Amino acid sequence: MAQPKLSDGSVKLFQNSLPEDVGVFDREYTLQFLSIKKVGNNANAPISAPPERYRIIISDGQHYMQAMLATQLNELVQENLITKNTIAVIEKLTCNYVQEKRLVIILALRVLEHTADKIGDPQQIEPADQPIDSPAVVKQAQATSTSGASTPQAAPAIASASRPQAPANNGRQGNIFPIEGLSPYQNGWTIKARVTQKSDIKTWSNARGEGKLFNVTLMDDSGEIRGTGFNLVVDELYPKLEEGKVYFISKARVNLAKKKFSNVNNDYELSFERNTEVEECHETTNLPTIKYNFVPLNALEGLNKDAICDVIGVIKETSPLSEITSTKQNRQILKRDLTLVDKSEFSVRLTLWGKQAEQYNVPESNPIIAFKGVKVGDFGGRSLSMFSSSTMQINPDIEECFSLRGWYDNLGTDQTFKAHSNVGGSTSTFGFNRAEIRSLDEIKQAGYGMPEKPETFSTRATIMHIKNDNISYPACPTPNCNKKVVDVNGSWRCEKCNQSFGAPEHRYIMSMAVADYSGQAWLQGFNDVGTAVFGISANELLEIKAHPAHSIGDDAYQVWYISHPPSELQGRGNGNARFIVFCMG
DNA sequence: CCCCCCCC
Repeated sequence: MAQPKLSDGSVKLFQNSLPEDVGVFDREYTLQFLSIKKVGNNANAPISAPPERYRIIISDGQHYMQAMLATQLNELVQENLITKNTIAVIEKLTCNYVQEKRLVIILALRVLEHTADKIGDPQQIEPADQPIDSPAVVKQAQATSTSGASTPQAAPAIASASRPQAPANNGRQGNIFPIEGLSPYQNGWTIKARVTQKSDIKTWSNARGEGKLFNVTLMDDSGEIRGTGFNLVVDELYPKLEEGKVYFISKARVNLAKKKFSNVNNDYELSFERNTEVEECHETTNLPTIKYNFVPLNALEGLNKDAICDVIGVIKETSPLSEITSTKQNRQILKRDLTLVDKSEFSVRLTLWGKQAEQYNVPESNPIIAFKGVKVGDFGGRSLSMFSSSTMQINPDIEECFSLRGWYDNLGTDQTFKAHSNVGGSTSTFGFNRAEIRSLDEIKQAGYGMPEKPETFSTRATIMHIKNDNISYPACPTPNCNKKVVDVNGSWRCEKCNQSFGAPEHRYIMSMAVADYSGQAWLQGFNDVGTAVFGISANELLEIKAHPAHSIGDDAYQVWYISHPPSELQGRGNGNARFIVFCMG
């Protein structure tokens, strides 16, 4: 098979790109990974360590340079889906700029193939022609951004001295960082981000004191982050930041996010300080747009309760505004229910709260709305609910919206839709739906160790260890008997069938330790489990082990043993764990 | 430094 051709010259293009090129590397680049290395946590890292990051040396066959993998792609490394010498198509990237250094951040990729060798003889790329802090580049960057004419394919033009001097930019720093690239160890950054959500001003009073605050959700093409301002900063920034507008923001503090309190998909959050700079971006091109990862409505049952997802649908029904009393918070809350439908022929209810419920006012009867970051509930099988950090876009200018509009107007209006349903759902004491993937800790919390009756659940975990001894037993080959047979003078006797056989049928009896992010557990399983895990029957496995040349047999057995279990149990690839019945013990 | 995201 012909080797894929690497994108000649792309490393040089990255290295000579300018901040204004961020977000416009809009073609795909085929590159080879020369090395992948976990970047150690900084010695000053907080104890609640931030997520690990991977540094990748990328090569186009002529040159190589450093890149970072966006943390949402860490799994690719952890599951060995990308390794040294992997050739991949980079579908989306962005770049950090510090003087003559460029740091590519890989945001999306697909693997083409794994090769044994390095392609070509790539050399380290020379420093960029134009360091970012040089006056010429600042001038060039300004000129480019106002004209909106930056082209990633073209080699960057050298700034011409005859260009008019751009206006001063209020101290904004040249290094536009992608939100995904922010961390507590980065200084001197500026983000260019859209405010997708702004809270009301909230006041609090508790044992530690009182005060006021507001928060916003900020978004660019690389990701999103929550920002919060307290007290005096509220007075300064609350009026300045408007929902929907784009800003340059710098000199905010980057803190580790307390995940349990935030629904925004970032491990960090911003704290706006007295010296934080916020400047509205008046550019008309290269502005960040909301990125979605839509889940079709029929697939919601595959998501856990409390999962966060994006959906798009036609609004089939809109309820009037109503008011409920939150018993937990002892206050009245406004709500409005929308019924969404889509091409999967399912409908689902989505609830708006408070201000969003009150202000919902859409002139047409069946608009299409895209929702980002909504919560999955299990009322009526499946339901959806807005967080204050969720966003909705009415008739967004995206392909999925056009396609949905065409479908609905032609076919959808007369369609009947299936509702999610909890009929036949679990009446289990755990309260689990067997389709929902649960973490090991959740299962334990729900009553592991003292079940009143058998419980069914699904989990996704990695096999850490399989007990090596007694992995199978000799069983009666009669269909559905499965009873253990005993060797009587070379003939295998089944007490139940009252019959003897020349050979038994070996059946697995597995005991294995599995782990996920939340904890570990011992699982017991029988023949169907062993077959799924090893991919061969117990007879076949024993044959391998019993190879006449002992060492060969043992080696081959160990190869099966080591290489097969994890991928099987995780059911990687199709998004659904293979359903394997285990007992926890 | 907040931290609720609700009801049926």
